[in-house]
Amino acid sequence: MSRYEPKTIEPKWQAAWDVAETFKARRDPARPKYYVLEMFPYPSGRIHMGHVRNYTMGDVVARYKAAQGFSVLHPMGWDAFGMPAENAAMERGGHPKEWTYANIAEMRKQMKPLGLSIDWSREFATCDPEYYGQQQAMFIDMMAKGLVYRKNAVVNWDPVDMTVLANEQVIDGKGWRSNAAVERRELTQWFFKISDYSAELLSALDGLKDWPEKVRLMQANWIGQSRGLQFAFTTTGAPEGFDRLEVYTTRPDTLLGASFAAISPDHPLAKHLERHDSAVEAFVADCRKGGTTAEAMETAEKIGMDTGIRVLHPFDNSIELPVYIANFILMDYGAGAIFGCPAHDARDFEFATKYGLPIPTVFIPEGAEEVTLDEAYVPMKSERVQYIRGFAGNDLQTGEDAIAAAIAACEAQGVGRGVTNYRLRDWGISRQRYWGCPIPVIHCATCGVVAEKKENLPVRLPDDVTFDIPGNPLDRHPTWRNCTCPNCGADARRETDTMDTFVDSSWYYARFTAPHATTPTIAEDADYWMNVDQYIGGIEHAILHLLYSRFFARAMHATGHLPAKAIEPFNALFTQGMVTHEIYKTTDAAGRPIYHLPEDVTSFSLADRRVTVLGDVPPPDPDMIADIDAWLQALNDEGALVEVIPSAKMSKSKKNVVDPMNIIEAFGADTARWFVMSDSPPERDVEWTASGADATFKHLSRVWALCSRIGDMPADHQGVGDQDIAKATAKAVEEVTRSIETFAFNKAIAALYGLTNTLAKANGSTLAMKQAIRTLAQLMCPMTPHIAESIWTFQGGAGLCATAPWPKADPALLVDDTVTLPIQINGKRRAEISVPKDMPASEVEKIALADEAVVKFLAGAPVKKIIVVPGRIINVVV
RNA sequence: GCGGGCGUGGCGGAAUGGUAGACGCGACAGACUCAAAAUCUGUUUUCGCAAGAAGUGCCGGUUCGAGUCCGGCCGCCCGUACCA
Repeated sequence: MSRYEPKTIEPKWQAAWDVAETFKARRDPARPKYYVLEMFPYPSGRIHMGHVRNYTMGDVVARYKAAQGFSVLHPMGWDAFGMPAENAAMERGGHPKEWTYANIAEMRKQMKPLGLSIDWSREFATCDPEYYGQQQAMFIDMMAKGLVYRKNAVVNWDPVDMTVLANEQVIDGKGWRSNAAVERRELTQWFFKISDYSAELLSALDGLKDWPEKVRLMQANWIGQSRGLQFAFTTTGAPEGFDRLEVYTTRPDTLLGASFAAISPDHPLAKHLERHDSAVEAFVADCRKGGTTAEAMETAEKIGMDTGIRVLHPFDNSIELPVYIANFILMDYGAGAIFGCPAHDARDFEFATKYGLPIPTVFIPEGAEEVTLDEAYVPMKSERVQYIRGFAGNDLQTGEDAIAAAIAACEAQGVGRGVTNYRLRDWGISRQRYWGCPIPVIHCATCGVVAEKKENLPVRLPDDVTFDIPGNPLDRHPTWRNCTCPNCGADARRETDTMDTFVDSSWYYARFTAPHATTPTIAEDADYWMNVDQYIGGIEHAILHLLYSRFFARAMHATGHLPAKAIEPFNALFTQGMVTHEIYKTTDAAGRPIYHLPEDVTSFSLADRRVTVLGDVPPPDPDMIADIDAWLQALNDEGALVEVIPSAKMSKSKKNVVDPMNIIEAFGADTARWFVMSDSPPERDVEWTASGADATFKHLSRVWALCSRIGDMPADHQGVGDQDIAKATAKAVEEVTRSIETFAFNKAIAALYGLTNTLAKANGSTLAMKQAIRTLAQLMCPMTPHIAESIWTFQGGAGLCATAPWPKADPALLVDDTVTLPIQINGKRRAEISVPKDMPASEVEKIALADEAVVKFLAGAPVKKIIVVPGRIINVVV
């Protein structure tokens, strides 16, 4: 066996898998299926280490499951619509379509050398008309089911460029190109009725046993179920038609702490006042400044304006509360109006303090005296507090009990009713942009809004568009907009909004089961392959993408495109961390930062210090430098000394990126794959280091050398320690299997290091060594499939390692006859003993107490208690 | 602001409430070499000659026993509905 040369073996095995169609997914009723899916990439043009990590994780699972006998589906596609393509067209000219498809071709070319076990015959891009046409068909089906509607919603409006901005395009409240202060403006937009499913999406979270707890919690908080009281204030001094003001509160127990009422600037009453009062108009305009993000709204200074209108307290008509318009009240939540209880709500407190409103306390800590508050007192609802202005239930009770009692009391008195509210808003899918899936509807003067006929689908994006002026090119396209009404045949106008790209990614997993079908899905295929058994992707998608997908699967079931079992499309979810790298920075003469690529700097140790310099220079001889500080200063003066900033997510702007292509070129795909799986637990960030990649390559070379050495052994060599080799191998099989099952790939790799080290030192019989290294190859195969195939074949393995059945550990080899037990005295480890594994606790106790070190430490003190945890530990309490 | 997460040697990390630091990197020492690289062997939490003591961001609690569970802080990261 020659030297380890990834460049020779990797293309060879990739070709062998291609020829054998090893990874082609086939419906096989005789075998259990396994569908593993990684979140598909956006085709930015280059793959990065994050992709390598994500897809290697999925590949480990896919290859492992295939070896276990599953019929595996492991597809790949492209999340290809979105703003970057339009930005590229604006900046560099060209067309989003050409840019996108060129990027896809380039990324596919970069991905193939990784040796991923992907069924490439199922590949598609969401910008393929064959894909988005089916999406349009489903949109029409959803319209028919009442799951789609139109309403007004606010967008970021750039008053200079006269265009809608994405949140991302709003920087510090200003448009990214025009630098003009952004305004909020209302447009009529398309919505999916995800709120119909609020309760269902919440309760079904309980069934997602193999999702991370944190993701389920985040989704539950996002859906935000709350039980509260909705009631109406009677108003005085309000315009006609506004003699009642509906408000919603989750804390009806604090009704007697009300000191004001407040309405959203978007509330109908505010809008009415705006039209008749220039001061209100000016104030509301003020409120509408700034972006639409929750963060921008919440962190904005709280401002309010007294409307002069008063409301009567429902329990005491002598109490009048002022009605404010306040910028922190959201029209989308509850009734768009609240009563303010400053004593027990942080925002209300801030507001009341600012506008000099009273702050009546409703409850105080158990056993406390009433005091003047300098901040809102907001205990957990489960905490028991003393009510001093309560009106229902006991004086001493938990918030939960008080709220329930308050709702019951209010309902009995005819003041409002208990309602369950959700924070989850309907999904606004309208985007005023070109590069997305056209919404397949037509506006007719006579018939109104009409769905396009299905036989006219796909509604294709026109190719002849330009991006030289801001805004949606579809809006100004000379002919595309003009069409005929599918209903009456009159001249009509096509909808120019396109769909949110989250729609594209909400059903691609289902499409992979029948990627070339002329309907969105095919029942038999969906029935065989769904659900996704293991979904893998970034934690940044924990809420939106996953929630939208869960909704869309339900909508697809409601419209006959998915079986009932697929309404929760992802059985198991794994959220992986990012790949990070140190940042290398120098400063130019003007003090501006300059960032450097990792390959453009050199690091070395010098007098216990780590020094990083620009360029590819050899480390200096420390003995030759008299004054290291002066030497460093000189380097710094010439701008060659590099500041090292701790690891952060790889980003082009900080240049802390490592191109996977360079790593594959230098070390091969197996090294890249092994390294991204090895160092950190997969759910955490992994730091890419050049030394780590080096070390991985050295390790794989050692495995290769070991394989070579075993190959050179005479066939009849007897050696010693075959039983130990068998035991070490069995333990590695057990450990690697368990680790892959639990996504602890870093531990699987630690076990593989262990077995390799054992074998490298072993001198067993040729037969035992060959058997052990074949098993090692199989265990490595999910991580480093190419070198595994080479070793497998060289050592006489039958067929491809990729299709060989996963090894099983003989349970008899896994148990040791004796165990070592640490002995603690008062919880501190003082000694250890070795005992047969089945020894009864009473015997173990005797031996422990007789132990020399134990006797010494006890020094005759009486033993109060002795705890023996079999096979684990002994603790002596004195 | 709100929601969620994370914090362990010089570094990445390991540890069903039961021997803290597996495995890897780096560093140091040794072997081989004229020498270097490569390779191999060993040492490596801190303090201490040792016996021993301390130690998992900080403060407190539960427990025979806490990195792990609970409460409060600090720091960093992710999401926050038009980035994907």
